[in-house]
Parts: sequence; structure tokens; C-alpha cells
Amino acid sequence: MTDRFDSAAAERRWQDRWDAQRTFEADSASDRPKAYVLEMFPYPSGRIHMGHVRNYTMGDVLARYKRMQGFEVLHPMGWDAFGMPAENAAMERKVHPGAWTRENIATMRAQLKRLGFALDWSRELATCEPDYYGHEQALFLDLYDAGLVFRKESEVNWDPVDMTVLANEQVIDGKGWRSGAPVERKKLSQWFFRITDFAEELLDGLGDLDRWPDKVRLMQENWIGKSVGMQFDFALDETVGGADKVTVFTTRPDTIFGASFVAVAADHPLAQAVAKDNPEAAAFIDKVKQGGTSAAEIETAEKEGYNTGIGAVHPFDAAWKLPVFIANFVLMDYGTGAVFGVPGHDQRDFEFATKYGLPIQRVVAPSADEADKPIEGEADTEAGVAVNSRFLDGMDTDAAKAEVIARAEKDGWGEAKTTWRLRDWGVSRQRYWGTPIPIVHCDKCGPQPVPKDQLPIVLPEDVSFDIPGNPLDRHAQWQVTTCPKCDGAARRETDTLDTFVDSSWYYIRFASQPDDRPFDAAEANKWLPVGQYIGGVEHAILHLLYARFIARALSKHTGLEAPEPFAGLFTQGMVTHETYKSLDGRWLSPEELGVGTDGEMVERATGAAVERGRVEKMSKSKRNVVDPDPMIARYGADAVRWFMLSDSPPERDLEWSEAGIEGANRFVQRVWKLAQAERGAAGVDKALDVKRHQAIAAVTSAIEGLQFNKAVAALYELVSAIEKAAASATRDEAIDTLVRLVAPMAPHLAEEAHAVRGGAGLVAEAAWPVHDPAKLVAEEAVIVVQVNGKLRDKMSVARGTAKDAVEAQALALDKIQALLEGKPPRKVIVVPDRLVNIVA
RNA sequence: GCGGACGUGGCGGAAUGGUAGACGCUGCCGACUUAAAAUCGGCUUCCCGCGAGGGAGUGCGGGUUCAAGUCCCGCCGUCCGCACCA
Repeated sequence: MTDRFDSAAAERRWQDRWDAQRTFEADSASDRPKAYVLEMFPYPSGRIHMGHVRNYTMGDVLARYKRMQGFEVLHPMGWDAFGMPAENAAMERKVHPGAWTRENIATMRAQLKRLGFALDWSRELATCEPDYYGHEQALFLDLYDAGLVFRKESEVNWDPVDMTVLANEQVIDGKGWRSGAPVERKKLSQWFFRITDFAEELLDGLGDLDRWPDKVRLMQENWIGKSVGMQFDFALDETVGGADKVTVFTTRPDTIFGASFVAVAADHPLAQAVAKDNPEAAAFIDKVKQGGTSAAEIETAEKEGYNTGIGAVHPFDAAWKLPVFIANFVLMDYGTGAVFGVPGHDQRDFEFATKYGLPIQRVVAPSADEADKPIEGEADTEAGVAVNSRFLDGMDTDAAKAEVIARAEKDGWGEAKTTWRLRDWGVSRQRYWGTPIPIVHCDKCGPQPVPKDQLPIVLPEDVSFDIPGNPLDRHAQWQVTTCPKCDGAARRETDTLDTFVDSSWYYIRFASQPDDRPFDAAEANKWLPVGQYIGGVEHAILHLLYARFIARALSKHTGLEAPEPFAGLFTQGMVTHETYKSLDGRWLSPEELGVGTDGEMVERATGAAVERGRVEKMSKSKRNVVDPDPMIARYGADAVRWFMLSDSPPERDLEWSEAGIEGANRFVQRVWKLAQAERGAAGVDKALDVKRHQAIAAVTSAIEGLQFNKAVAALYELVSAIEKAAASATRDEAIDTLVRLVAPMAPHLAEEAHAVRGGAGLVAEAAWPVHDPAKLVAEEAVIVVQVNGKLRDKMSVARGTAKDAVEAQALALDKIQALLEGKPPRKVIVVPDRLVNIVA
């Protein structure tokens, strides 16, 4: 009689044992090879959701697998604990952000522990604690000393009612998401990290990240946005606001003879100067500024301009003057905020020129004899040969570009120039719940860095959120300090750091956590870079780019040797679930549903019909969230983990379903039943042994390739084969192998099975099975026999049978004889041990 | 608009150019049971056929090959990212 697997008891037993034996604590001094497995640490929002469970289960499988392979594994966990939700909770529920956050951390830590993850909890950190952010302040000062921190005026979204700065995603249709008040643009002095200093390196570095998804590399490449071209001046035929020239940037200097206008952005100094005593221009600028900033509005906005009446002198022809427009499609924050328009070869310029009746001249053609080919309907943006371009005529596009740049540089009116889309990283946040920026403002000495021995600068606890705005700003004593330079009265910086700063170095702190400095480089170097980093695609750009930047900066200015922090990156899919809607459009949770008299789904409370919605990402608003805790209680942690890995490929979405978790539970029970099988039968089962070796090979390569769904399938096959096999020594061995192969995925089950089968020690520390390539195939090979590529028959031959013999045997088959009707085959292809194809 | 990914049964998905649909889910049939649950066995791409068997089939249209889900060319569709980037 076999028992059902008691998941609750097993979870308690083995989690306690792992804890007591410190099984998963990483030893930096170990001489085993090191493996660093990391999942993106969670924001402590309140409770763990299925997305976390999936993410951390994948990392856990890898960490446990690596440990069984003999690696010293670092697999830590922490909390991305600063950020706005804590302040929102403070305002709504009158709880202190710290109390709210720490309570959430306690809840979520307990939830994670219930899943039995092989985490080194001794290295747990929370970014909201002074023993983390104090070190971050030290790093800030290091970057400051390295010249990578600076201060400048920058515009922010300002909510005049809440008196607060808003992130872009908090601005909805130009209004604050909470107050609903129209958002203003406000200039504030803010701190920046000079990430643009590293633009070229960050771009080049992508080339080495061969274990990153191409998609993410491409997104970063686009974000960095390198464009190579030239910058040059157009002289103006009058002086406006003290300026007698306008500087433009272009990637197509070869089209300079196709220019028919110059355009500047609405907030370009030249435009501002013109507007000063020109109400018409001022009105146009206002109109442009009011234009929507949403993607949809930009897409549909028509190209519009205001002709200033100023003339710009063509650099190659003093007599040639181009009209200068203020145009709505020119952006101040890209290039120089001014362009020259070539309607023949740029689509925007084409539309603009068409609207304002400006000349459209072809200056690039597919070949030199197509100089007169008209430009019709749209601009021709292809490279080719310069035409109608005086001294450039006949040159290919690249040569023409080089020629223009060479002449400009020689004559001093322009130069080769590369511009970037990437902006410097604004790190100031006018918020309370973040890392205080370690700067002191002195009226006499200006902003001064705080000496390191005064760190950490701790956030004051006595703050209130009754009044809108940043509580640090109105805290009476906290700001008051003395200038480190002149000892005079001074005020602390009340801005805090962007939480992306917190997450851009936490993986280093995990690897090494001395008390007196952010990290010990020698120790960190033992672990870094992270071998496998796992998280959601939503962090493909910002978090990963910032972390790469910080790692590079630290590699340059400290002893850290990991310019690329994450050698391998994997972005997993979401966890989705069915949704339901009432006929009047309210989202319904599964608990609100019942079955009506006719068997149809109805809303339990009202008996009204229910519409089955799309399968969507689990979210509170759509009421389709499945909480992990009750699932663990009901099915056990192993079944939940198993389901997270089965079915869908890890990079795609996984649909949570009742049937799926039931299936996972069935698997757990099947393995448990096998584990209890009587040991000691004699005899060899060759077929089962082949299966065993195949399973080892399949599971191993699947885990290596992060294809957990394939590992799962291979394990199902092994279990089925064992179930069908009669008792034998081979079968005992196969069960032992199964227990180890399943251990990274269902660790409690594996430990329990290992113990009940008399195994010594922990399976978590047992060796990973190794397959024998010679035993991967059966002695008999099944040969497929095709006629004209169509499967007609199969036959079994000894592996390695010679081609001639196989061919003869195939031709002798009754079915084949019948199909050939006595005619000799025209050709026979034999693939040894696989197939015979007869061409009739 | 630019860039990328994807398209295979009722569903999730497998397939170094070599048996398409592994494995799971669902559904159906059967065994065990007084009965149910659980468990076990079988079937489950579609069409024709009682059956043996035959035919079709991987979004659509072409091509390469003894052989194409897989490679090439051209379409269609879905999803994602970026977006007036000069």
C-alpha cells in the first residue's frame, strides 16, 4: 500500500533541514568553480504573485542543477524596496512607508520560503535600509569624484495640486494621474549621471553579450541610437538675438545641394529670439508646444512651419539663400535642434516642402544617368550616386559624405560629428522614500559632496504625508547641517536617488558585503559577472542599461573586473489566466462564477450570463489573479513549481489553469509511488537502460538551454517507461536517476524520495547523473522505408547494418514489391540506421 | 513608418533537411468500486472505409531536394518594441 505524497510535511522537514545545514549559503572562499544565478529582485508590493513564482522557479532549477554539477553556487534574494507605492500607501492609509515596506517584505519572504527556493538568505538585502543605501551614497561619491556626476537644470512634469514631480507614466492625457490637474513643465536643478560618456562602450559591449536575447540587444542598440554624420553652420543673412548663424546636424551631408529650407525647433534659441518681437511667430510656437505628446497625436500631426523670413546662406554658394522656418517636427533635444531640409530624400522634408511649395530636387540617383528621374509621391531615401550636386556629381553616397565633411573641416564651417539618442541619466527624484543624495548645499561654496565618514545619511523617520509634496523639503531639522568645506551653515540636498540606482549595483553587493564599504572588489570578482540573470522583458532597456553603465564605471574606477555585469540574460514570459466579464462589462473573478440551470456559466450573485474574456496577464484590475499561497497549501510547492516549468517554453506566456496544476500534482504522486517501490530485484532491462540514458541527456541539455518544458517532457517519458517496466536492477537504478533528475524542479519530493530509498545525505548535494553516449540508442534500429518520399513501411535491423544489406532488405518487403510492380527502382537513398527512400 | 518575433490537432506545445503532432491538458471508451473520487489501461489531426488500408495535412502561393514544419523567393495575419532621431 502506498501513501500519497504529504507535501506539507515534506516541505517543513526539508526546508528546516536545508536551513539548519546552511545548504544554500555560498562560500566565497570555496575552491569549487563558481556559478552566480540571479533573478531580478522583487519590489515588495505586498504579496508574491505567480509571475514571481515562475521567475524564481526557473532560477532555482538552474541554481540547484549547478550545485549538483559541483559548482559553488551564489543564488541570493533581496528587495527593491524604495519607490513610490510606499509613499502612496502612506498617503492613503496613514502608514509610514518604512513600516509598510518592511511588513510587505516579511510577508513575501515567508511566501518565497514556502516554495523551497535554494536561496542564500544570509545575504538578503533591502535597498531601503541604511546598510544598503549608505553604501550606495559612497558609490555616488566615487562617481562624483570620477567626474561622472553633474548638476543641471532640467524640465520635469510638475503636478501643481499635489506639489510633486511626476514620472512620465503618471501623466495621463497631460493631467496628473491622482489630482487630475493639468501638468506643468517646471525647470529644476537636478543631478545627472554622465552615462553618455559610456555610449560608445555600452554599444560596443552589446556585441560580446552572446548569451543575451537578440531582441534585448537590439532594443538597447536603438535606445543608445548612434548616428554618424556632420555638424555645420549656416550663416544667417541677418543677426537675430545676437546670433548670426544656425548650427545643424545631418547624417546625409551628401544631399546638401538638395537643401531647400532650414528648420529649427520651437524652443530653439533662434525661434525664441524671433518670437520676441513677432507675435505671429510667438503664437505658432505656443501652438506647437501645446500639441500633444502622445504617440498617436505625433503620428497624425501634420508637418507645420512658420517662415521667419530670415535667410540661411548655403555653405557652398554665398548667393544661395534658404528660408528659415520654425517647424513642429524638429526636436530641440536631438542633434542641434535645427536641420536643413532635403525634400527629395527625406520623407518629413518631402511632406513639409509639398505643403509649403518648396523646391524638390533630386540629388541622389540609383545611377549617374538617372539624374532627371522625378521624385514622386515620396522621398527617395536610398543611397546611390550624387547628381545635380556640382563637385559631388558621380560620387557614391559614402564618398560624397566624406567629401563634404573634408571641405567643411578644411574651410572651418563644419565637422564630422556623431550624435546619440541616449541622454544623461537624471537621478534626482523629489521624493521621500529613496536614497538621500549625499550632497550639502552651502551658500558660499555651492553644492559640496558629503565626506564619506559622515555616511550614511539616514532618512528621517518622523515625517508626515498629510500635506502634498516632499516631506524632506519641509522637515525642520533634517536639512540643517554644516558645509564640509567652510563649516558654515548649509542645507542637505532633499532630492533622493532614482530607484534604478538601487538596482544597478545590488548584484555586486550580493557577491560581497563588507560593513565598511560597498563591496570588496577581490571577493566580488570571484562571482561576477552573473552567469545567468533572469527577469521580465520590461527591464530590457532601462534597468539593464543602467546596470551595465554602473558596472563599467565601477570597473574603471574601482578594482571591479566585470564591465559587463550579466553574462547571460533570459527574459521569461508572463503568467496569464482566463478573464470573465459580466454582460455590462465588469470584470469578474472566478470565485464569482457559478453554473446556471442550463449548464452555462453565470454570475453567482445575480444568475446573469457571463462572457468569457481573453486570456490576459494576471492583474488585480482584471480580477484574474491566482494567489500562490492557497495553491501551495492545496497542491504543494513542488506541484506549483512543476506547473510553472511545464507546458509553455519559458520565454513565452504561461496560462495558469486548474487542469494544469492538477496534472502537475498527478506527476508528483506518480514519482512518489515509484520511489516507494521495493528495491532489490535482479536482472537487466536493456530497453529501460536506454531510456534512462536518454532521459539524462535530454534533461541535462534542456536545463542547460533553459528549455524547462522540454526537461519536463523528458521526465514524463522516463516516468512512463519506469512504470511500464518490470522489477529489475535496471529499474531500481532508473528510479534513483529519476529522483536526481527531478530534484532541481521538485526538491522536496526528491529529498523525501531519496530518503525513503535509503539515500545518504541530501539529494540537493548529490551528484548530477551522467549519461553514457554509447547507451543512448537501442541495438535494433527501426528503419523507415519510403517510396518517392512517402512512408510505406518500417523494418527493424541491427544497428550499423551495411547500406547494401539494408537496401536489399527494404526492396524485399512485400509492400514495397507491390508498389514497385516489378519495375526496378530508379534510385535508392539509404541513411544508415534511419531510413531508405526508393525513387520509383 | 522602422525594427523584431511568431504562425503546427479541440488547447499548451515537440520535431540535427529524414516516421509531423513527442510530452501535457481536454474529451471519449474500458477496468477497479455498491457508488463516486482517486488510480490504472486504451483511443483522441482531418476525410473515406466495418476492416485491412487509402487520401489530405504544419497561414497562403511558388521554388530547391531522393526527401521541406525545417532551406530560398513572394504574399497574408498576429503579437511586441521604438517612433517626426535629421
